[in-house]
Amino acid sequence: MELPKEYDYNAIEEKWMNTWQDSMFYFDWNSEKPQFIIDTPPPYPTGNFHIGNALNWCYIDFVARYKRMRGFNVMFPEGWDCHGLPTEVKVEELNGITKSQVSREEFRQMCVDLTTKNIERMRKSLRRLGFSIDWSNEYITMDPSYFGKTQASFVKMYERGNIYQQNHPVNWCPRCETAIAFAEVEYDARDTVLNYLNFDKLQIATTRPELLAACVAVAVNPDDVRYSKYVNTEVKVPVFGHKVKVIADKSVDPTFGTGVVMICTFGDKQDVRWWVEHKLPLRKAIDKTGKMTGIAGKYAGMSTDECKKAIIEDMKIAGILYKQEKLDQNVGACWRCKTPIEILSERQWFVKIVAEDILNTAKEVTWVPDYMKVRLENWTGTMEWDWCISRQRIFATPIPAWYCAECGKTKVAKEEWLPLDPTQTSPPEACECGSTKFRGEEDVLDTWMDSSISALHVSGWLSDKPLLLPAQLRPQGYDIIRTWAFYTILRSKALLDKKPWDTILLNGMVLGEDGHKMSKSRNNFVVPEEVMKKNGADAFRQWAAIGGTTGSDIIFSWKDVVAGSRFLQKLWSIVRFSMPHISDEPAPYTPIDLWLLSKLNRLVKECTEKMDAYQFDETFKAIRGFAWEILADNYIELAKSRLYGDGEGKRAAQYTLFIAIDTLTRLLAPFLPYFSEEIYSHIKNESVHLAPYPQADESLINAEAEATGELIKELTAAIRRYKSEHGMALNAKLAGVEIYSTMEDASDIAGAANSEVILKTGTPDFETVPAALKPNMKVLGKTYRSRAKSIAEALMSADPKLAISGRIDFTVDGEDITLDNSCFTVEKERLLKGKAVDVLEVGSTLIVISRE
RNA sequence: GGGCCCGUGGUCUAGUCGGCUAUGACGUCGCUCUUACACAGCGGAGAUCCGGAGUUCGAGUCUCCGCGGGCCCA
Repeated sequence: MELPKEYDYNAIEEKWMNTWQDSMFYFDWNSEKPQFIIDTPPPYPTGNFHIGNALNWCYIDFVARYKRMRGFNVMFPEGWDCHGLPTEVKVEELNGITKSQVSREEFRQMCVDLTTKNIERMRKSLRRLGFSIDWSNEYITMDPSYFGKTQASFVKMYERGNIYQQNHPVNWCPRCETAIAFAEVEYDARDTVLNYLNFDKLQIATTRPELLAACVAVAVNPDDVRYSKYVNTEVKVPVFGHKVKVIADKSVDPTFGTGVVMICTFGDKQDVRWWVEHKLPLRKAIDKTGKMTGIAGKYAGMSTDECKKAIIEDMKIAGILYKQEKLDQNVGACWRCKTPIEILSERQWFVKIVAEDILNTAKEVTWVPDYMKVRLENWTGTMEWDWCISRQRIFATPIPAWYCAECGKTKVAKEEWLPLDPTQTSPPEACECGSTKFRGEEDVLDTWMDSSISALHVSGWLSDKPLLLPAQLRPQGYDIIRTWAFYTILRSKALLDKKPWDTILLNGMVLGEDGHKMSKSRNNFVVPEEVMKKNGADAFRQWAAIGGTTGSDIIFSWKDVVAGSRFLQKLWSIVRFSMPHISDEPAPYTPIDLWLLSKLNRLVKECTEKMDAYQFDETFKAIRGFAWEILADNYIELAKSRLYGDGEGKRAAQYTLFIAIDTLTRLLAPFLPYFSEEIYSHIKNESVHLAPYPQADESLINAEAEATGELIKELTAAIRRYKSEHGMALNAKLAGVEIYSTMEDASDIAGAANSEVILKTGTPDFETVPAALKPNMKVLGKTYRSRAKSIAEALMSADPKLAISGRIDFTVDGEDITLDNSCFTVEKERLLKGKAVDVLEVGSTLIVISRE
């Protein structure tokens, strides 16, 4: 059967996508094989699988397919991290409502419906990209089967004292009206104004005069002699008139403003620190919606901005505010809506952070690349307080707790009651006080509470399956080290006292072709579907493999994608040529066959090592180099004449070609699932994705065979170059070619050169003279150190004939120096005489070509 | 302000333990449509490795300073 000339990726990718059975990639819970569980990142179901996801999934799929072929029992699950604000916002937008216009349950259902639709769309993209996902281990965090586990993890940690409820300052987004975690706070540079105020007998500087009503103390540096006499006295707060203490604290910067700061509850994180340390009272001036409270007197009900304007005006008139200056300041903002955050003291749920546990567990995990570990270490321990896990939203996992209507006591659910929604059901037992009336907790969990048990979930935690933690691999982007990686380590340690995974593999961010972050406004946005349509999945996957080193940022490049489809066409041509020739009948190899097989087995060894180290770019480049340069450009050219002929040499070439294509196809399978499956279907009756990864046959890796083959290749290349330089066609016949070497067989060279080749031994009748001496700096430098340079120069200017004996003597700076031949190489020059011949030199072998 | 990474031909990129004329791709120039492939083959040109200082016999590689970029954070 003849293959079509062009590789039709569209038809072939479509064909295999519809042929493959999901069951090929199922994890076997009862397998004897070593397990390889991947803790796949559950994407947020926006409906679109973006290119950053696609890169990450390519990495995962390379590993999954490779490990399967290496005999591992692989789980490549697919999760969906459903909960969160973006879906709530989208639902409000799509339905033209606000969440308060419908019941909680109704609103939740709208979110579920939208998410379900989005997941369905994204599943299609995943299939099209050829990912070998284990759909039997799909999980959806909004399903009761998953969020029940999230709730169970909450209950377990609560019972162990890892979770507690407390009135504590939290980061608060007044627009989203919810508490948020530190990981959700972004810092942006903003211009602000520093206001100088007469503060009783002192002057203070503040950027937040609207918080004057919340002032609970004034602080100075203990070493600041200007103010020492005021320490421990009281001052009256202007406008509001309440009295506050003057305290001394080292962390006050005496050079900032007047050197006196006011402490408010709460202007920023530093205020919280002082508030805790000096046991200051609490004055709430801002409510949950960002409006001024009753203690703000005439400003009550205003937004913080309005209040700021108003109070500044009033203080100017009253002569309290005497100076203003511009100040660059970094302001914390909500990462979702960019609204500046407030710090409010509210009753919230917290998870205890034990930095030491996290750092120790992180050390047990292998980080690829290793330097990424530092990012986690730097983040751990910088948090000012524990992880706030309660959110004042709707579409999220409900916190399984109630408050007794009588005594107000908190009742947390028992594990066996889960899953449940406390706003829909009551606890099946009475409160300690005897009351059976409860109010369900309306707060919900931070979505990271869902996703931070993904590793536990896929490893069989709380199921009828065995618990297989730790998983083997966590692939993720470095942008979520401080969140997903951090929280997963925390939870795995707290719940099971184990590391969640053996290895964490970090991928970089995908940048647009202009080198900037992809964004719609920059117009450098590319979606995987577009690439798929133009060049197919296998070409896209090649970009992912070779576009950059694992862990570093990678620029999307159409050039790489196009180069990918060209490589497919090249491979296709190789196979198309080979198909009528290959045979699985062994025959005695010729030198060039052995050369190819040695190179091939060396390649297999290299690929295995590099895949084990997650170096996809290097693996793929090695395979491509072999296929293109060694197999296509050299071996096939050299073996052609045998293949066209008859006899033993032909059968050897047929068998060698078969081995090469079979091996190459299996090496390519993790990267090019569609293409390799198509090729394999022409040579074997099974799926390449169920075939074993090639094993290097060490006995075929042979330096001598490679040297012989290399010489044949070089000699052929020299003849080709000769033709090219002389403007001859490559199949032009040369009149007389003589090769002087110890080689026994030049038939492949003759075939490739399309000329008769006469093998001769010895050397032709040339005169050979030493022409130059080349210093070996590696030896000279070590031996002669600082004099190496002058000795090298002397060597180069010495008469080369003097070195014929293998050693040379000369004088440098009056000193006699003797060098043996480890210190230099003698370059020889050949003098031709007589006939009109061209001489090509390949190492020590000479090709003599008669001129016509 | 701190941490991490990066700066190599026109563009992107490789470069281990410092060691001779720095890898590959795309582009470019010349030749060749050779019974797999012109989306190809063969050959060529093109880089004082961001700047400066230092260590060293020797630095793209190590150290320090500077400039520029990216990311994570305060």
